[in-house]
Amino acid sequence: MEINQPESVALTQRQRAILKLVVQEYVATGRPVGSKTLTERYAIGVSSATIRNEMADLEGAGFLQQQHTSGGRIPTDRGYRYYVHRLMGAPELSSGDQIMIRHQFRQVEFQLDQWVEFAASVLAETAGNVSIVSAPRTLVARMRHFELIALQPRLALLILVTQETAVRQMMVHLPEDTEQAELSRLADSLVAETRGLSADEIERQVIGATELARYVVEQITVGLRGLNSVERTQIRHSGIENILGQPEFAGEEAQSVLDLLRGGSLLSAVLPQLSAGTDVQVFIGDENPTDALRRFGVVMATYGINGEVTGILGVLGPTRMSYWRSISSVRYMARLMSDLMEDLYSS
Amino acid sequence: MEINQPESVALTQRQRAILKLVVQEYVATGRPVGSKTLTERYAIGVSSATIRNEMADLEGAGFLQQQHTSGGRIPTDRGYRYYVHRLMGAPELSSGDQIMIRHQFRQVEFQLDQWVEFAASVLAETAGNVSIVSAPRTLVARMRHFELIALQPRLALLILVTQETAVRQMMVHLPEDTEQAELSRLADSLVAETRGLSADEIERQVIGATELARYVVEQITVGLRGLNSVERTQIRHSGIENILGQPEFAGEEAQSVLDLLRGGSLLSAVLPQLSAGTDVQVFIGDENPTDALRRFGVVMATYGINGEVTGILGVLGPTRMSYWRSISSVRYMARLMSDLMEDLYSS
DNA sequence: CGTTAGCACTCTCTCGTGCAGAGTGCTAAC
DNA sequence: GTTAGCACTCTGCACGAGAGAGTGCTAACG
Repeated sequence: MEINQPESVALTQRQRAILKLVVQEYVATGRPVGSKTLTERYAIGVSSATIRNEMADLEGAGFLQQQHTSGGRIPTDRGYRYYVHRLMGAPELSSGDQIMIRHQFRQVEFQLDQWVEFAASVLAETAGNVSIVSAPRTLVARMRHFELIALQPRLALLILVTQETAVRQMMVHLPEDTEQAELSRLADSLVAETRGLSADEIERQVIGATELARYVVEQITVGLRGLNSVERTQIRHSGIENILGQPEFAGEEAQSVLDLLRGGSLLSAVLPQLSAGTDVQVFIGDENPTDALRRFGVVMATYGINGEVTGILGVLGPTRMSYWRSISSVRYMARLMSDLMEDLYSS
Repeated sequence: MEINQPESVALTQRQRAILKLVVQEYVATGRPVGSKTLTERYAIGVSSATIRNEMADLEGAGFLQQQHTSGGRIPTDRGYRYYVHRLMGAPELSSGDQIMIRHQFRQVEFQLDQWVEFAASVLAETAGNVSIVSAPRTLVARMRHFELIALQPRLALLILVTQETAVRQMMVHLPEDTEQAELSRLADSLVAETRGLSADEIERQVIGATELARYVVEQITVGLRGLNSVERTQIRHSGIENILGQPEFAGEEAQSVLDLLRGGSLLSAVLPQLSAGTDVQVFIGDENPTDALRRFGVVMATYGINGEVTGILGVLGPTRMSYWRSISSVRYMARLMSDLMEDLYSS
């Protein structure tokens, strides 16, 4: 995966082993881990006193921290990062999980518009965290068809269908009272003229004969552009319950999580850092751009077809989360979604 | 509003006053209320001892209950019910709130598909609870237009647009390899044939000439029917944070709320009891059909145009919630949504 | 006869205390 | 370099005392 901050400090073999154990133990139990528990639970060749010395070194180097003078140690953000980049090993979902997920997707194959939601819930389940999935969006939307439906004398519903199978409906105010029959005539002729064109091309090539026609053309370009805009991208999330159960988000913290998810503000926070096409990217604690995410770990990836259609997906959890599970899940889901897009659009 | 269970027991004027105060005080503070607090905080003409006697009577009659031998009293479900039906007064949103809400809706007028979501968030806000809003659905969907888009040799995307401006997209497996050109030809002729017809009418009148045509016609009827089915109705909710902050749902209870909201299982629980067209309906505690709702109060209403298009909306909160606020909010939102539907469809 | 003052009682909540458990740093010995 | 031992610190939990709030009952009052 993406190495965000290469860790250049040299640790001894034993220090790395201890750091690894501390991370794993803390992720598993949620309680600070001390030298004694380590020697008791794992067969390390050395005594607790030695571990203590090593831990003190690790703390000095910024990989571990103590919350209280005598309460065991927990990893710092830096410690997690080192673990993820150097110690964790290659995350790969078990083939059992892979098969199960693929199987589930086979079953909902017929409802394209439910894929995003479904992906979110599967991802939340397998990663054991909150998941976020954006709908795939095409870089350039091209007109396939549109309908104009008269609602009131000066109000109509415009339904756009693009080549890329996206659908959008929007209400448009009309400059003058117009009958359905006239709207239909106009739509018929304009559909023929605009078919297969992008917003830019329509703007250049298609000039409406009447005021009404010009207005509709303008609305169409607005609608097509809107389909590409980040703001309109549909975002689904799932699995809040996974995070709410955890002790670190018992009371007020729950609020901040919900605030993050609402209105997709999370996406806009993370998006700037995401580079398309690369592998899974991990942001741990203070690596995150916004303060609100300071206590979280974020694992994100993009999916889609190179240069044509892209979406993002990922999970959000406490910094104390199983990065292995999250990364492997996100990576697999991104591959799966990319495959699905490929199947759909590469004809 | 709908009187679910007429309360026939006669209470004295003073008992009713006391019950009203207990409910209001408990709703406001969340702590059991005792006789002394009542005399201290409100100017009742009698002493705490008298209140105690009356409270004992109210407890005997099943309107109040004690959690612990000496910890003040809280209303029973029956107490809440009596309060809502007899003591509360007519709930009507302040005209300031009304204007504010209407104003907000003016601003999003152009995104029909966002109304439901928007209504949910406004309702959650004004009622201070979790809100649920279903998309309006028409009783009988009539075909306006459809598109067939070839994705793979034997897989196509079917996009349905109904007279009622609903849009649905679904993937269909084709019985044989088919080119886009052929699909377009087929769609053109079938659109002309099916325009304005319901699923039933299409089934009766339209007979496809080829196997492919017959298959497409069948899928169209399935799609049209699906638009009416309760299961596919889009449900939006909002405002979980309102309920999560409250003490009664601190830890594990939060889970049950989330479970309820997920997958719309809440709707199917409440729906059977809802009768369309009537005013706001209130279900308090044990009036609810499912055990999961036993600790909640539910305030629901239907909206729409008589016999043509209907949806439901409502709020969900702890039994200790402000019924006045919830009922007035739900009632107003139902009226507002009905007006909006009227504006849209009655042309 | 309804109302009220007074009293004994109960229960919760909070705060301090004390103690077990876990962990640490340091020193001295191996 | 590693380990055993020790004194020390801090958390968490149980326990008990006391304040606060509320109750039911009884006896007195108009």
